[in-house]
Amino acid sequence: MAKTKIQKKSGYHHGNLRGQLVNAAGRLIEKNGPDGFSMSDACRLAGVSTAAPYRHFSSKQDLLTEVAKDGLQRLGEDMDHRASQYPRGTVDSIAAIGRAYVDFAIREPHTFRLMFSTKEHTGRIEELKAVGRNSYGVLLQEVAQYLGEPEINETVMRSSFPLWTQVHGLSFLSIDGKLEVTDFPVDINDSIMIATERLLPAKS
Amino acid sequence: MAKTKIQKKSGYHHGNLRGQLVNAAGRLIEKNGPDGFSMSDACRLAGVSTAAPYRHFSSKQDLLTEVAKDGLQRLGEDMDHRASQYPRGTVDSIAAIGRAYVDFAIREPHTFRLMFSTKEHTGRIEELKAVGRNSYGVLLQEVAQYLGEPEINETVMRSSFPLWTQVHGLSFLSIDGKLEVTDFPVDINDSIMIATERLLPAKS
DNA sequence: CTAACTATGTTACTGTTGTTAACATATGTT
DNA sequence: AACATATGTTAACAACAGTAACATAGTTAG
Repeated sequence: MAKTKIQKKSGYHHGNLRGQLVNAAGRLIEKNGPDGFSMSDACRLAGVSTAAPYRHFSSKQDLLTEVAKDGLQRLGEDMDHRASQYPRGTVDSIAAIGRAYVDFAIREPHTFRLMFSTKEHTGRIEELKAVGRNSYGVLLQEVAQYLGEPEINETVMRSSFPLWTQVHGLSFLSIDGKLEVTDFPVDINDSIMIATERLLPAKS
Repeated sequence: MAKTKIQKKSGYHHGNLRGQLVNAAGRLIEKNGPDGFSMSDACRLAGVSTAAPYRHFSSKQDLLTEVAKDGLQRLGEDMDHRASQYPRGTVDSIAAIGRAYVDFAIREPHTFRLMFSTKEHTGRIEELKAVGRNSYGVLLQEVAQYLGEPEINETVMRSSFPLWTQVHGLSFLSIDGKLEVTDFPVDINDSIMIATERLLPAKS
């Protein structure tokens, strides 16, 4: 339960408008998609006037970027947590990271899409990239350990990239309902497992 | 040059408003993204009033769906054409399909994104899916030939799906500028070739 | 050829949205 | 107490999606 409690605090103007707006935005985005999301809706949900958010965010996009950042952060935590349930640096732990990735996409498709789109985040792309890089590090770390590499070097990166590509594609195809195009049921877990085994280079 | 010529025809009201609107929408989307696209802009570009489009499209989304359909169609043609430049049913021809896919994404990122998003196309998803299935058939056909299967059966589908996933992921990571997250240059052609070889089951 | 019909366009209007400006008040600081 | 700063409000604006009432070009039936 990561729901920030609705505190009115009632003394200071609103208590924590900034936080509540990010929260409201997140919920609304999952409900209507980033396009169907309106600043006004978020204001109504937070119970403030439509001008209030502009004390905390310079624009609608600025708010969306915040939601995206939060998502990338949580994705990284998910992956790390799921990997930790297996012996580190194994095919299993690496596949678990992939599952966490796809699961996140399915659980919060709109936020996921938002996290991986440049256009909405003009001006703050670097900031966002930093958070993303950090989460990506979870996979790199795991692959490094699998390969017995002492650090995250080029070999590790070149081995990890196809894995990322694969789960990224699987995520998008899933949330866009393209799995049914193939006329037979695609088992996501199987797909990840098979692809991980095939794409990972053999252990030296 | 697939540009539909700007015909005023001057007799019949506008000549071909519907076509020109799809065309204008396509151009504007590539310029500003699907979100930055406004019906009014398209009208200005076509030189008609803002109410005119509603004689041809029931809504903005309806127009966008049309642009998406057109994109899926062209993608299929691209893939087929590129595959035809190699011996059919080979790793080379299959990889060529992948390159056509990623190239399209890079060439028309916004349209590509539009093509693969459910949300904007409520009500006409099946219609869109049909066109997509058709284009996907190009890959299935090629893989069937590679495997020596007489028809597109489950084996063919299960072999093709990971390939699709891979190029789909690579496409999105490319257009979202995520390739640089890895600190070293990713060669798209290499990536496709390597992944294709690894993911395709050995020829029986 | 004309009358009726349909397709396609226009102008005028509505309600919603993102954003800014001018103003008001709470909180923190001296 | 006096001031500065942070945070909120109301009022307004322009842009936009979509609708209604109207106008006219093309097509078809008689």
